[in-house]
Amino acid sequence: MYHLLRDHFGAQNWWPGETRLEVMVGAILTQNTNWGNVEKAIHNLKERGLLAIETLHTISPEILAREIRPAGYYNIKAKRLKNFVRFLMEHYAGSLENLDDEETEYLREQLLAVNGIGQETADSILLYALERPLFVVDAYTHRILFRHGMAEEQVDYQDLQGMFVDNLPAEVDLFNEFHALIVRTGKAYCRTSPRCSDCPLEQWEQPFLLQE
DNA sequence: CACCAGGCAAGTA
DNA sequence: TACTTGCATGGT
Repeated sequence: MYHLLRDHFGAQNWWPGETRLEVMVGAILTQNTNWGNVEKAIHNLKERGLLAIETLHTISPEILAREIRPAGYYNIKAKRLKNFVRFLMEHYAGSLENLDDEETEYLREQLLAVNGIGQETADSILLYALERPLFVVDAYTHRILFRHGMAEEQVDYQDLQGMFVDNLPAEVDLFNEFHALIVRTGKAYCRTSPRCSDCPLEQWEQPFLLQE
């Protein structure tokens, strides 16, 4: 699947972020939101000089909400960003170097304990900001695997993630690019119709299929 | 006009 | 556990 998508779409070169903090902030802001809108919000934060852990920790949620307005859900996301940076301040002295010292499994649990960070956001932070070999599952992953007969509709996050991490080498670059390619594929195919005739995955000789 | 976008948590039964 | 709802802007 990876090579078919890679050959069809080319390298996606994610994540579009200049710093680890920017990637982490983007992971929260992009929850159920178009990435273009997130870029506008991050641009505002940079322009105002707010894209720093201590600053985000200090400013009021109202000010923060105003700046991230284009990303949508701005009140709840302002709280989520502040929950996250408070977590960094209280547990890691506001240092991403300290955060990066933790074991991946423990770190994932810690991130999930932050209100506003769910499994996809935690894994996005771990893979794209901290370069841990975890596969990020999203709505496209579910839809594409379901539509191509590889997963039950009611499959949960962990089972979907296991299909990737249990069957592929634990390489950061591979998981990075594969998730990006799945997002790219989901935007183009498997949207309204059950299957798409010109989807690159139609040519894939599937190693297994679920029963009808 | 309707629908979608790189989710998550809180409420209900 | 399983299901529903609120959150909100901006592009197509």
